Amino acid sequence: MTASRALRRAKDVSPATIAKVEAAAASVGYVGNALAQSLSSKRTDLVAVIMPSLTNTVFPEVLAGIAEATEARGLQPVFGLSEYDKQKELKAIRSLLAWKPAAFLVPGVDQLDEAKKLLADSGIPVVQVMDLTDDPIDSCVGFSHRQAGYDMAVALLAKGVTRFGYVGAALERDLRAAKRRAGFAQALEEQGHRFVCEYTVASTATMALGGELMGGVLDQSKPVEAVYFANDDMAAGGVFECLRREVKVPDDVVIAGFNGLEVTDSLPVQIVTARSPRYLMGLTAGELVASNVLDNTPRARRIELEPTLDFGDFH
Amino acid sequence: MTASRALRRAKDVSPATIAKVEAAAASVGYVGNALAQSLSSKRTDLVAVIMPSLTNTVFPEVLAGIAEATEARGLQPVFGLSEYDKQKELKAIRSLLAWKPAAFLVPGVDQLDEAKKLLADSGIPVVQVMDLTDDPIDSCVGFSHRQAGYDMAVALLAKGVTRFGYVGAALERDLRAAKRRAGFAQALEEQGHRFVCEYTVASTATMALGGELMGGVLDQSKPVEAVYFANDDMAAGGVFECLRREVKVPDDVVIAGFNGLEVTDSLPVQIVTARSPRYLMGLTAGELVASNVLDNTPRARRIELEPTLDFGDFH
DNA sequence: CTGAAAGCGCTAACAA
DNA sequence: TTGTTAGCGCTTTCAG
Repeated sequence: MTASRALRRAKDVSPATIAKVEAAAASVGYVGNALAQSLSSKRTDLVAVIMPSLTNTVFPEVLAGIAEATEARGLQPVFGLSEYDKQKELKAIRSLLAWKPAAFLVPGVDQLDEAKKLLADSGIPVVQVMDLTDDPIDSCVGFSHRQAGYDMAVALLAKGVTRFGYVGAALERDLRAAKRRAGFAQALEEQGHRFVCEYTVASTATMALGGELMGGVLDQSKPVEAVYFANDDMAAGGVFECLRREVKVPDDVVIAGFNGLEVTDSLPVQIVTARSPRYLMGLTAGELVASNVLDNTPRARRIELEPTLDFGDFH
Repeated sequence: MTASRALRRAKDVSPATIAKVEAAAASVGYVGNALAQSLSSKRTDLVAVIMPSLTNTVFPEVLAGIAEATEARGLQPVFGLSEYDKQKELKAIRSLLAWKPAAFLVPGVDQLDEAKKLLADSGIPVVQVMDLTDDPIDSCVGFSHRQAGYDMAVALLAKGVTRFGYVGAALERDLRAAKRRAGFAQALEEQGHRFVCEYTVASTATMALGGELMGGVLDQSKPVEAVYFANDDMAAGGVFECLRREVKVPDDVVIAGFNGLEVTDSLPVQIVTARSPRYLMGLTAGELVASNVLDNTPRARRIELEPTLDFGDFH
């Protein structure tokens, strides 16, 4: 018992005893057992995190923020992948819940009802990250994707652009990209316009695919002044396609994306984009649960961050 | 006791009982306690994984492979970040070990001696991923970075290129990039050559930095036929810088990188690169520990994968 | 096929 | 300041 207290640096242990215990522990190569510690104390330092994927750079960036914030507070992230599949997400939630995490972070706000119930009933802080809703399970940290799309359209319309093409991929799975598209389309409609053409496919959004679909936009007959891409990866592919065809960006066609990725900044031409605060979202969500768990802070319902519009070379 | 067996679908339980137990569990919303299960059974399904960073796309890709392979076998990844810092790595190893994982995956082969001892003494399968050594803690899965650099130089020399520049960043921390550089330099030396100029800085390797340093190479007076970059991110930045200055790639200068990233493929000009099998490395390492743990397979000492050289537009 | 006993390694609560 | 007792929620082992 004294050893247990000494190793946890509890008070009421004499310095001499602490030293003796630590020396003994070191000499034996003692490694505590977190399973027993948690079972006995009925507390864990685990934070469960689910991400849709790791191949899209956006998610690792959010995860990095989460890991940074939680590890700084001595919490341990455990994670699972949903692969954009709500059933897999449910399974992952169920199996992570068995580890009795101190908090749970999930991507977006569109979980299955069963998953929401599971999380709500768990009694631990739950943060829905990367999107917003008025009716979170517990808390949400992010920004409105619908609004982001809407704002982009309004900004471009204000510059006099009216003939838009749209390029996207896997919108059935990437609900947030679909919301941006919907917001964009709504703004167009409100001002009496609509997409001149849309090129979307079911396969995964990649740069190569962005280039390919941009080719489609350029090949079809209706003139287009700007193309709104599902994200910057695809938009970068679109830029490369323009470079190949010697189509001038943004003079011949304006390329607009979303995220503000590193590629975007290094491109020979700066596209229009909305920079999403990915790392910051992760950091904020991580700190939120850390303070919920460690400081017993009240759970914020809704923390709204904002993407920042960047017109790049388009003036 | 019967309920416990029924939920684990152990044999020697009547179907009727199983059904009854499952119905009861569902109606109560029962969620097992993995802490107690593991403590009691002295087995966990946890796989500890350490990564240097998540902001460099390479690591999430490896992690995705690991997660894919382990989750497919019912194992649960728990992860920590080392931020390229060997001390932080040691701390992460120590705290993850307390969870009594069934296996441990660490990046590279250059852990601190103390960390190696900790892992070796743990008795669980340990896989060093992304690099090779003749003397692994237990097993290693990856390829030789030194060899990769060497091979790249030999291939380029064989094409008659002799005047090389080098661009890199953070080589004190990114040991694998440093090994590639060393292998490259060795091949040069063996054929009586050396880098005409080297531009390296301590800050993090990014596209923007690659462009900046490429500017340095182009601005200095000694002619250079090819530039070897620490990785494709920096190389892409180099390409963009050339585009900006209207320096023709590969006619005026050959750009060589490492990794075979997605950007690389979408660039308007295909650079020379060596494609590293990142996802495959993760998958292989994950499957290795899964079979070690679940099937009691003997631990492979060394699994060598190979990067594939791609000359892109350079013929 | 089902159940009773013991214990995994630790900590909370209380006693000395 | 240190030690004793009980028990966290489960599984292993053995008995019925």
